[in-house]
Amino acid sequence: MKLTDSEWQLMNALWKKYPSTARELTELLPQDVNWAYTTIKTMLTRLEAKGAVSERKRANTSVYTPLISQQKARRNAVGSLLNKAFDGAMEPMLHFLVKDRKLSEKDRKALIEILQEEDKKKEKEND
Amino acid sequence: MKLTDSEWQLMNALWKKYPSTARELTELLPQDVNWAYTTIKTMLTRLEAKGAVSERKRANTSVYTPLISQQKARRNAVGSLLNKAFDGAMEPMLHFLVKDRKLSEKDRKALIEILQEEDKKKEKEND
DNA sequence: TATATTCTACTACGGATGTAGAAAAAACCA
DNA sequence: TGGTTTTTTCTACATCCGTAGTAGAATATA
Repeated sequence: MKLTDSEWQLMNALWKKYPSTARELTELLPQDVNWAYTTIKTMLTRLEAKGAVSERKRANTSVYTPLISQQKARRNAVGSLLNKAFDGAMEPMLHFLVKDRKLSEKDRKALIEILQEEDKKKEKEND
Repeated sequence: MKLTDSEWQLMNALWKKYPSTARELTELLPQDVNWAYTTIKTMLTRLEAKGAVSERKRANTSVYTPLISQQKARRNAVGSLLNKAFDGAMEPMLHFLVKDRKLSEKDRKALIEILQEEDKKKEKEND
């Protein structure tokens, strides 16, 4: 399951609130996305074919529900980036993220906290 | 500058050693990639059109050189993932990477070290 | 020089993507 | 119940992508 950039936008909208109709999705999409209603319908049909969403009729209007979780989609996307751009290895990517000006001071602090949290959890597990 | 998955593979090969001819690239590509010579040529032509590589003739044979660094390509790819899958924010992505079973024990350790290194560097800067 | 090999240039082609109009069907309202 | 709005379905179409065949030019080899 590989989502294109546009599909991500639509899925992001759908994950915010579902089930949703195509009409509702026009609202949920970011301001700067001005797709025609039919464009959204087309994309939803294609997403359905891919198995990324399900379509159900509610009194003749289709409502759509994600079939893959954001969680899972993210996992795929990260995995794919990892493979193509970092030879599949996590460590070089982390290195890159930290080193390459991508991490602000704030992000670094946050990251450290996340790691510490993890540590605590691990400790507990080992009790 | 957005590279497709296949283009990444080819660029990865080219970054390993350049300038390279199309013929040489067939060697530099991973074992499991068995593209026809003409396929590689086509892709190189398209990459050239995109401005990702430059083409130069050396006695009737084209040699190719990356015009974008791996560094920069990675930056783009990470940025693009960030935008589509994490709403552009670094912190949620880091959170995800650490939490979602993506980090092995070893990776976590490595990450902590990287962060500490950074800390030291920062300290020095503030001296 | 005749033949084989290599390389470039051009062309192709099916499937995916981004985008949406037109027509038909259904629902809603006065 | 007929007109208006909404939805669905169908169709379109340009561009990109993955993949590669073919013809002709250049080079190497016999």
